Amino acid sequence: MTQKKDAKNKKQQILDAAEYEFLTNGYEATKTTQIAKRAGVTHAMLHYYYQSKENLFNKIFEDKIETLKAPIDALAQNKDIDLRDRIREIIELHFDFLKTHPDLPHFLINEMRSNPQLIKILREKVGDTLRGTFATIQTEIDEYVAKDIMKPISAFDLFLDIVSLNVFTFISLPIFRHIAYNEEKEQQLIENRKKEIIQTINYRILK
Amino acid sequence: MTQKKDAKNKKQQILDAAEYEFLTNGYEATKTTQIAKRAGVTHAMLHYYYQSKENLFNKIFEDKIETLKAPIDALAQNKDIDLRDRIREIIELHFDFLKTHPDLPHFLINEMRSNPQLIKILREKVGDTLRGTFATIQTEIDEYVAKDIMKPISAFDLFLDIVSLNVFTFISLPIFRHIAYNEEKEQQLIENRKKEIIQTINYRILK
DNA sequence: AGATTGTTAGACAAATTTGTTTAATACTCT
DNA sequence: AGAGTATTAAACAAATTTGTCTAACAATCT
Repeated sequence: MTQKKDAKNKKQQILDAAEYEFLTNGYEATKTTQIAKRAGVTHAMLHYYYQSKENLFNKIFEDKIETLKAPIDALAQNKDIDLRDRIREIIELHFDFLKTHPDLPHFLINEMRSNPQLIKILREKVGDTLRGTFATIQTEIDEYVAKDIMKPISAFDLFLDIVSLNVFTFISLPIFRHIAYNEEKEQQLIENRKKEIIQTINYRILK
Repeated sequence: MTQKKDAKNKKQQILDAAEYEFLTNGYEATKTTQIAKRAGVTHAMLHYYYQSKENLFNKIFEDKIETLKAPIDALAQNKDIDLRDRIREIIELHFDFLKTHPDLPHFLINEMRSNPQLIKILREKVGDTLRGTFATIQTEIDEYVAKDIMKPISAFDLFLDIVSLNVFTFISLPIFRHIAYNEEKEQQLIENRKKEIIQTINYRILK
């Protein structure tokens, strides 16, 4: 039952290779032969462990949904910090999360677009948490607005503003990458965007 | 040489079908047989007119780049209106453009990601215009900033803020669509986003 | 040592996909 | 009427892709 030999067992290697291929190329453009090649195993092994391409993809997709849950759960936990500081923290957390997972948004959006069934899966996994968080934050916002220290905004709009600005930074990066001439400059460009996004949201909500 | 029969000649029908299929499913997931089926012609006709799938795709891609040039050129023409009003106009123009072409951003981003050669083509077609426009607008911004009627911002950041917010509205629409229960509510949701985006940018730049 | 599991290499089948070709027919123009 | 173009239907080839299967060997466990 247990794996033998080297720590990095073949089953995991296949999963890692599949993750790379699916996230880089999407479902359709990914070939199982290429996954096997990247994993350094024979093509037969892939089917031995994961039966089908679709099954292997679903494993990756579900794993990526789990990955996405982390920042959403972080959003949900109501820390005892001034809302305005917390929003700034959330932006930074989400932005840094994307820095670690730059291909994730495009992967999810792309696959959900070509297979709407996957949208349902996402909603089942994070829908409730998200709705609850929106409700909580909306209450907080309204309190701050009543105290005249915040501009009115719906939690949904605020969420979408932040996600739009953060996600699009990384979705559009392949297109704007050439503006930065080396890795260091690119990191600088990314950090500049982060500051700009925080500033934009702050101007949007602070009075 | 000329086409005969009905106005909607087969050659054009194939192009239309290809546009639909490529924009909806992307290059890899699109099958030439499906294009032929949608166009209502035999599979042989597709190759008769367009030789190969790749050739047909390139036609569509270049056509979509041309489509994208419209709002970029609109951005370039320096109308004699107060910058602050012009920015608002640009946001609305771009947003409404996306309403008419909701699949365009995802299509371009997706295909450029899987084929970086296409990024070069985009840059060749719109790079110069965009750089020039950025320079012009930056000068204007700086004047307004000097007069203390605008907050400082780089033209590039402003551009990216607007594009991020506008584009992500439509990229994420398939995921958030269920929030609206019918077509009317969906249009309402979209119009609300438009207002929110204008507001956000205004707070970001106006003093 | 024997049983079980992991692994390879390779052959193979079935389906799909792209692209070509041919023969026949219809339409359009001069 | 005849030439040329548009179009269909269908057969076909070649390549790719997914998936199965088998025979052999290696590693591990009991």
